[in-house]
Amino acid sequence: MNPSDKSRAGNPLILVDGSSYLYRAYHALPPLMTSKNQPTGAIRGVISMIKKILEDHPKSLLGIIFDAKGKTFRNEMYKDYKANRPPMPDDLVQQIEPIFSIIKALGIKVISVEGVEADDVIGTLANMADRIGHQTVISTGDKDLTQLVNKHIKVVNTMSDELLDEKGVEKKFGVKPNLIIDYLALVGDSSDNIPGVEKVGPKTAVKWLQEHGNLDNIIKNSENIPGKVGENLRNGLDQLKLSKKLVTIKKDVNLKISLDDLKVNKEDKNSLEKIYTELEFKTWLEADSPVKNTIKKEEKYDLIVDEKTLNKWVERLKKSSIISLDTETNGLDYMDVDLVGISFSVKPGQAGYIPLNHKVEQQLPLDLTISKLKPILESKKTKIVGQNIKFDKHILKRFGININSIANDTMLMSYVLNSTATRHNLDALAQFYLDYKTTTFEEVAGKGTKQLTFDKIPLDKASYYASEDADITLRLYKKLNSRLAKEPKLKGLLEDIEIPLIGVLSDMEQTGTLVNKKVLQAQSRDFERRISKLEEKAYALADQEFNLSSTKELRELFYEKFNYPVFQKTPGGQPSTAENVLQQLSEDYELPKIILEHRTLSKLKSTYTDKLPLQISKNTGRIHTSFHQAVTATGRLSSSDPNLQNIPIRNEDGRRIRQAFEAPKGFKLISADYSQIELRVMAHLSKDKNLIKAFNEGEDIHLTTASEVFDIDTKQVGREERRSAKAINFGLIYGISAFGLSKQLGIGRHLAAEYMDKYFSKYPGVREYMDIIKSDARKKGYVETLDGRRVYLPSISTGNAIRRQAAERVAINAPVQGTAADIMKKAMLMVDSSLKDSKVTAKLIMQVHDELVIESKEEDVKTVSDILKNSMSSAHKLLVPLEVDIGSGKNWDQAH
DNA sequence: CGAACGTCGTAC
DNA sequence: GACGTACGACGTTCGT
Repeated sequence: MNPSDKSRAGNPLILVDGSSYLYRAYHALPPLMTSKNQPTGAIRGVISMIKKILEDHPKSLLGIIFDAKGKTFRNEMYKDYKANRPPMPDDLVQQIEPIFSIIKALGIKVISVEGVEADDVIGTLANMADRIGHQTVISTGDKDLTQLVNKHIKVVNTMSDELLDEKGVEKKFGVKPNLIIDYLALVGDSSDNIPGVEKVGPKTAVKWLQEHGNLDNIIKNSENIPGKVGENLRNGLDQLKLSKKLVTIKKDVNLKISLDDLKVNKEDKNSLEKIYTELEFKTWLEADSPVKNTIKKEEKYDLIVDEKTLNKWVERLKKSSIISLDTETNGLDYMDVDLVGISFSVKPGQAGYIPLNHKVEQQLPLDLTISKLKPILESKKTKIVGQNIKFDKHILKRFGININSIANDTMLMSYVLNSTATRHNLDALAQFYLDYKTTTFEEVAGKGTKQLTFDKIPLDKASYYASEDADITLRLYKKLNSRLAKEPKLKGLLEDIEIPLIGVLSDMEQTGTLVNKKVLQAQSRDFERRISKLEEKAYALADQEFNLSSTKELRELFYEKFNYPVFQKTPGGQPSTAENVLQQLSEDYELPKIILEHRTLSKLKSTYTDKLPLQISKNTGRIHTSFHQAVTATGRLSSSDPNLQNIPIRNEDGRRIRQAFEAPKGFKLISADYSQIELRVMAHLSKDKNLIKAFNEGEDIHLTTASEVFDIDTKQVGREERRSAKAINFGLIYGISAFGLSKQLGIGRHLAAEYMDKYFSKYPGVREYMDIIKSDARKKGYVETLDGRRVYLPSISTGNAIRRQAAERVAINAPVQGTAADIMKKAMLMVDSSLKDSKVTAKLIMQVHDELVIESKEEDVKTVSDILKNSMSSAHKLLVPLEVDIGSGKNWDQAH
């Protein structure tokens, strides 16, 4: 037995017959009630049984299975099945929902499948475990389930706690588990209303089974069985065969879950607290409530409002090798908020808050305090950690403090460890890594219209909140640091790429982008005119006025008033009015065409030409986006407020918006973008000979692909062929299916499948790579980029085919997209330092995944272009060259 | 009246 | 269901 087998033996799969628990708890316990007359006896009973299991087997897979509402396949076979069973009492019905909620909040899977019984689900799960040699224990009061017992499966009786293995079953019933079905068929089951053979009880059943070996033989020899019982047997043969079917538990129910889904997750303490409070379960409430107080007992938070305390803290900060810092402000717009206070922590449990700009109350003078803190925070010796420190860096810079030594950022530490396990804000991290519930901003500031800005929060509250943030950040740093110590690759990624990038992004954000308000406003007016015209046309065609932007009204108009054909439904099951559907309808109808144009124009107007002018900063006259470093699953950056990574380019109307992104007088915008970076990464990762060759020989990859897929000379490839090939190439990176490609190209599925076959026969390495990466993902539970960035795929082995296939597509896409993102980040670091070394007047201002935009003084354009080209193409050594296209102009449109 | 959700559309 | 990663506008629904 190898070690992993051993641990399995000690941690069996535990399957609980929830319905059996339910009735037992209901009948065995006194009928408790809350003050509001909610019955709770069964809830308490069932949950304490489950808690007991959790305590005894903390590491086991665990599933609680309940009968679903409604009829099952057995009712169809036999109309009287369970016909004598009284309906569930009302005061038990009311307890079911709370039981489900509590079990889920405990992190345990509740399973209930319509059309079959709990027994069948249990049989299926036990069988799944059996096949991989995993031990199972079934907890139930129902003897039927003993038919499942074998080498790996045992049944424990809810009432008596007796554990039945193969020998135990034989001892108790007189037959081996494999004959329990035959036994039950003969004896019958009054609770399920299954009749046995008249006058045959346990004794006779066992006797016959011993004599004849099994039920089939008994039936075959029924002529020879003497006496009245023999006659009863012969009269009941048909019923007997039916009974056997009825008592046989299914082992092949089509389940949407895998054994892995039965892992017990972390408790949701907040939900538990809520439910227990409602049910008035006081004892559990205390035991399970969030651990808020365990850390706080040792905390010592200072409110720093006098010079003596300030000096004490200044000394402390000077002496500390690492400090955590958090700034409090009046808002989240880093270009336009006031500093309200700063908190520090130098060791866990010790933190202090310096209010600097609170209303009314007494505090230290801003200038004096800043002048005392500045040398410390700017010293290279002061290692600073923060949570999303880029924000604090911005704020402090506006007050003349330049943080010089960012040691780490807990947000990014968590992000490289696992980008998707949790969100990376402080509250989530504290909960996830420290099991600690922080005081939330809402708790101190209120919410909605009544929310206070930080400077209006009373000092005691503000001080506690701010100090806690610094304290928790430091604790998190220590915790995450020890996690990272075990992951050298991730640590490298963090230290070599993410942390240095903070400064680059911070500079880009601070610099901002010049946007010409007048150009956008003129465009808005133009769009407005065209939109009104379209609206008039639409009303005429529809013979009524309606909101062209309301999908609901559109749906009613299209599919109820005009009865257009339904080509596609939304994920919610409604007939869709999405773009591609409108395209199809446009072939036959006038109205959808109008809607399409209207959509395009109102999108451009509302999202871009109306909105962007409002986001120009009063201070700088420029737009300052936020780049987020810990949002995407794959390692890409994202951008918001405004999002500068989805400014239109593909259509003429949209592209004009880029003309508003201008260079100032004497400057030009330079745009440098990687050519086909993701396909090149795919070539490198897959090592496909033909793909590599195509790139090394500088071919037009879409053209080459077209010539291969359509079996024609490259010279004969037309526009349509190239477009199709491009769709194949892109689809490939996304793990596309024949269905997806056919939809994309508007062709038949067979033809699409043919294209893909052709593609893979030309580039066999790509198909191999896809297979390898998928099996790799199943083995390790994650995939990684060239630089070792990980993307975890928890559902890669799930039984749910849809979710599994989605995970497989991510497995294919994430290393490609993520590697491209890593390469771009490295390029940005190189570009940034080259620009600084070369003394040109030029600054990075935007990143759009595969494109960098720089604002450069006109005379430096040549130098800067060379820097961009060199840095970007050498950011990573691949098996294929990294090519960079460069352009420059007075605005972003021209620069392309 | 604001939060949460659904649907749609923009980018790479 | 059916093509990966984002952000955000608008409409609708729901709860206060």
